[in-house]
Amino acid sequence: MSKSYGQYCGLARALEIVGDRWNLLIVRELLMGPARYRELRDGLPGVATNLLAGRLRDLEAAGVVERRPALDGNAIAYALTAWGAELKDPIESLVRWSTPLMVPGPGGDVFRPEWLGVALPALLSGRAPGDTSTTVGVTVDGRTMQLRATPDGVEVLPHDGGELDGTIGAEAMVLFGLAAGMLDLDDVRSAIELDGDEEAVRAAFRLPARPQ
Amino acid sequence: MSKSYGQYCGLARALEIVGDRWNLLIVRELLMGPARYRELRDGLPGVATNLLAGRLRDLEAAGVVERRPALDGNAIAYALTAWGAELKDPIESLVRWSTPLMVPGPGGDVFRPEWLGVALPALLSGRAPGDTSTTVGVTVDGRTMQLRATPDGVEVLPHDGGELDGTIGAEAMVLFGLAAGMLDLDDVRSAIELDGDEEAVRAAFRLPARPQ
DNA sequence: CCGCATCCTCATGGATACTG
DNA sequence: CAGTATCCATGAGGATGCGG
Repeated sequence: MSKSYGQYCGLARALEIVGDRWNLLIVRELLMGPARYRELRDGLPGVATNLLAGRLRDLEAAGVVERRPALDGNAIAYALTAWGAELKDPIESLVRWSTPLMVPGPGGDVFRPEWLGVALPALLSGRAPGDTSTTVGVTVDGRTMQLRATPDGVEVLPHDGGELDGTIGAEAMVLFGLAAGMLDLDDVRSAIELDGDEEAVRAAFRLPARPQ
Repeated sequence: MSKSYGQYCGLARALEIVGDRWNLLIVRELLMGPARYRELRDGLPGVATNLLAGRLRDLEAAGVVERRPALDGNAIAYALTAWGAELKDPIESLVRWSTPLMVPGPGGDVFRPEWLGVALPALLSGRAPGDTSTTVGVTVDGRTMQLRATPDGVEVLPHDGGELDGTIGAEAMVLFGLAAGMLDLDDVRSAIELDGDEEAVRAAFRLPARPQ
């Protein structure tokens, strides 16, 4: 683990556990269910194997992750402890905060549809109370994933198996923002029409222009 | 800024902006109001001056922080943009998650009463809806800070000025947990009686024992 | 003083090879 | 498959300097 901040502050102590690089992304993967080492590697493109092993050890020592026998045979599966699963809240909160960063689209970044299982509930659970239930379909490479948000919660219907590497457009993310009640239709219409023009998107989301 | 994760995922993109060391702590400081460079240094014990300057530049370029003329003369003040201020949610969420880490007490860590202005609203806003308003007094080194939580929000009455460096005990944090409805009295009573015994605290918070 | 920039040392991250 | 070992690049931490 990296050096302590030396502050008696909840945020600082939380960051000493989950603030290191990759740590929250590991938790994101485990929020979708227990996983083997290899599955984690695949869900975390770019992570060095020694780093992943080290982080899993840190998180286990901190009480966030536990290793237990996998279903099949004597292999090992990693899973969140009860306390670790409570990181769902901070993670969803960060996802909600990040929507302006998603508008420009994926660019060269990889996209995994499973991540929608974390992102979409986060966006739709931010809706104002009293809204009726909503169903949203997300199409990726011709396949559709369905998601239903009711006052009781959000249900994600997993895609129909198989490997699925695709891209999702900025318009889709704007749509999610609208569905979540985070954006106003009038504010955002010009951004959609201009299809990714950074100025318009920035204005719609009331983001200041980036200098340089 | 550190290397991109290269993932089209809200969490990953958020962490590319606020995931670097010190960044969320800088935002924490600015959540209490605009601040000068020197004030930030003082509120972030241990930060290297070149790092702080670099992080402020990163956060400004990302649209989280803006620099503007200070009230007096031609000095510079740092403040959160509207978007940056929305990090209050993720931060409060992390503070709520961190309560088990606060129970063992400050140890050798520094404590600044101003941080309570972020931590206490976070803990008390986690209360179940329908609770009536609550008033909590926090005594630090003989001085008392008052805080009132109503259904409309949480109001913090600042301490009466002057430099104030003190410590706050584990019992106080447990009390906050009770007031926030996050802990059950019966579960936690033994932890208080044993006054910091790690086993009991761990049991009360249902934390797994840390190996090694 | 305040607001940084430079320089240096050492810890951490990243990529690849290797092993039980 | 599930990691460990190794090596290099990068970033953090600390002291100091410098212009306004």
